[in-house]
Amino acid sequence: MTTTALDHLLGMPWASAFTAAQRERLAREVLEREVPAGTAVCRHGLTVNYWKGVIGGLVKLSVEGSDGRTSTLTGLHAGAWFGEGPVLRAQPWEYDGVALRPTRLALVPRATFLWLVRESPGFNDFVLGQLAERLAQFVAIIEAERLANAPVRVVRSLAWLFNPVLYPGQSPRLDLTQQEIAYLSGVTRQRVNQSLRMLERAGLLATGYGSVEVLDLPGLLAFKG
DNA sequence: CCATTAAACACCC
DNA sequence: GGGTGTTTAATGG
Repeated sequence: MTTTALDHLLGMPWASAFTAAQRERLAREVLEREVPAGTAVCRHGLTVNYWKGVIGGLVKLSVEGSDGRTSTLTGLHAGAWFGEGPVLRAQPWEYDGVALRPTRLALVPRATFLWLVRESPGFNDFVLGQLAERLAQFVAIIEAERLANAPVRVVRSLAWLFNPVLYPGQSPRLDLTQQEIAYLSGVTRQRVNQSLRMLERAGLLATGYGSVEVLDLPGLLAFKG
């Protein structure tokens, strides 16, 4: 018994206020997609047809420079939604998304998303909050990138996965390998390892086998190396 | 020089 | 087999 894309969407806190008519239209139009590890889920320059939610798995969003080097924007795990930016702006995708693991996605057609934004005040609030949070996130990422300090980069990419606004109800423990953290933070695995050990000594998080547990989120966000 | 990284390694779940 | 922790030699500022 697996969760369907519709169940996943309707299980979101912001979906509780949807009307019967809204639920009915979503039931007709929401799609589900499975993507193997290593596959693209969205590509720079392509038309945006769906607003997308991660049901399970892990997605990395990144941008690629002309020389082929990439800069990671953020990671998305279960409960994340993305694409509202390009959908609202009626623009192509402005970044690339790759599944780091086998991943299941919920797809909401562009027109349906825009309709919900107009029709549902609760959904509108959620989208505004999500946009504001991502703005803050990217400001912090730019800052971290300029600081160019590996432990800080690891901390930032980790801390955002536990952001309570983007991921309401997220448990403090997350199943993430150090290799995946390396991909997400743009830092090599050795440095991820060193950084995690340093942070563990500082009492900010605990590491487990293929998992990390955040003990002090404000402390992590304040971490300056 | 020093720091960082890729590659290879041996352990452990 | 994959995740983890360490060592090594190569690389680049």
